[in-house]
Amino acid sequence: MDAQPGRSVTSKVLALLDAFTPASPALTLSELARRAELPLPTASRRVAELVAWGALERGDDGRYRIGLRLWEVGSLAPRGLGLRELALPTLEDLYEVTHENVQLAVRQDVELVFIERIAGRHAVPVLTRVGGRFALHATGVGLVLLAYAPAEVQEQVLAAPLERYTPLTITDPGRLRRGLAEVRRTGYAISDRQVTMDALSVAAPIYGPEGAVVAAISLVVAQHRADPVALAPLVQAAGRTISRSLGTSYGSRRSAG
Amino acid sequence: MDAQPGRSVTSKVLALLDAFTPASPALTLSELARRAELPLPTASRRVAELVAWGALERGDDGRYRIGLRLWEVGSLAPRGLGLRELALPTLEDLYEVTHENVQLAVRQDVELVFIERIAGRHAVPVLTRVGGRFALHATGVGLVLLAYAPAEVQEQVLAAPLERYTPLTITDPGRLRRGLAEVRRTGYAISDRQVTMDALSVAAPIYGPEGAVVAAISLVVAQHRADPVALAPLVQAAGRTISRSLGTSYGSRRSAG
DNA sequence: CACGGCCTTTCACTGAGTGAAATAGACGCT
DNA sequence: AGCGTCTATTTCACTCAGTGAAAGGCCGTG
Repeated sequence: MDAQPGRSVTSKVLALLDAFTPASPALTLSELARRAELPLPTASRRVAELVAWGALERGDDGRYRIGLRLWEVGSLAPRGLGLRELALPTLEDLYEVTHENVQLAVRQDVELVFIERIAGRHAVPVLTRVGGRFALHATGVGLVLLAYAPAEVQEQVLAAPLERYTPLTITDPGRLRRGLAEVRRTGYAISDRQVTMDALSVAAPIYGPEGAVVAAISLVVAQHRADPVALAPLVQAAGRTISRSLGTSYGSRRSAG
Repeated sequence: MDAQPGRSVTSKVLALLDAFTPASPALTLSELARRAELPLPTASRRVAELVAWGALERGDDGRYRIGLRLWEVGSLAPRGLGLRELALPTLEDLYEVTHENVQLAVRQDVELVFIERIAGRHAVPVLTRVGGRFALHATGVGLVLLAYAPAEVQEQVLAAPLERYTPLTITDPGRLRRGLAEVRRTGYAISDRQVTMDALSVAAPIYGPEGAVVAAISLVVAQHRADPVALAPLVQAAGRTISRSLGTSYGSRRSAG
């Protein structure tokens, strides 16, 4: 090796998995090698082992995809399907009442990950994808997760440039900081056309058994429909219901590093 | 090492992931080491790397769980959430019409894996779990997936002892073989109290773009309700609808090894 | 049939990973 | 406090798993 003498084998294996993204779920061996910054023979060897185990699958087109075995193991993540399954009945209730998009998300470092989405066919189309990531400073769920995040996470987000998605996106750290205080005061967050000009969202926190915010739930509605403040109690109630069900069966965990 | 001088590092990492099962989603380091058949220091080292990447998370109780990052990567599996998302609208339609449990499953080797389940609160409780595995010879989805599996998979299942779940479970290879032929002839499968005495299921195949069966859909109803044969066309129609949506966007893949 | 793209295998070398033992915590008991 | 137990991490010298370079398949294609 030249630039990196002595990267651990484990990190190479994980780098290969990292190469797969929602934008590129199928890759050839050479693409994999390039993205993982590995020489081709090494990539070939590691990939062969991953395929043998079922972490990757090789399609008829010769490209590699994430394998079902890995999906299976991943589904054991308590903040993944575990949280999803506990929250699902409540998400469905909220959908039944409103017939709008319902989203469930958790924070991972300085981003959020969408765990579940219930999207009525008549509701506003949203850009998100289950399993996908997004910045914390624009969406309703993001604002909630950020507002209740540890101080060092907030500072990290506030210190970095805040990407602008629409003219209404908050990109000023000071304004964002005041917005977060407001979220903590009211117990809900409203993102009004800060992600797309078509939609606004109302989000509320979900608490784990230890009292920390572990997830957020939101309702995404078309920009012209309904008063978001009027919807907040509904979303908050759903958040509380889920919090309660977590209290009984959801295992404890540390906030994501 | 004693028994296995020279297991590859990759296989050790994967063995650690393998240690997590639906029955044991949280493990201490020593439990992990024992299940993966690794000496404790080695397990400690590999686990530390997995935690750093996000494949595992350490809870407040000191036990390790599957991390969100792994769930995220796993959600990219085309036969996992990918298939799920394409099928979901149709599954919901089927649920709206019947208000019974709807299940979606794919075959992985000689077992099936449940990808999604829509369970009305008033429907029969089922034993399965999204992300969970089950044998192929008893459930409706299993019979469909087995009936259309490659010959070598069928022979492998028929050669092994068929586990009995209820007095009605088919455990005779000859009878199972005739049952599979019947499934192929009619295009649907009925499992009548072969998993539990409370429920029966009606299942139909889902075809990929190449014409191979890639998944199966089923309706699980209480044993005393409705004629299963009468439900078959409904389930088959849903299967065809999903097959059609796969035709357009579902990437090609080989059958699981 | 020579060429080029793409992947796998061979071979000798070497440093990442190893086991054994020492060390460091965490907790309970007296 | 002092000791025992259980569990996890670190140290250290050794060695085998993983490595790069090059050669070898295996296609399609001109």
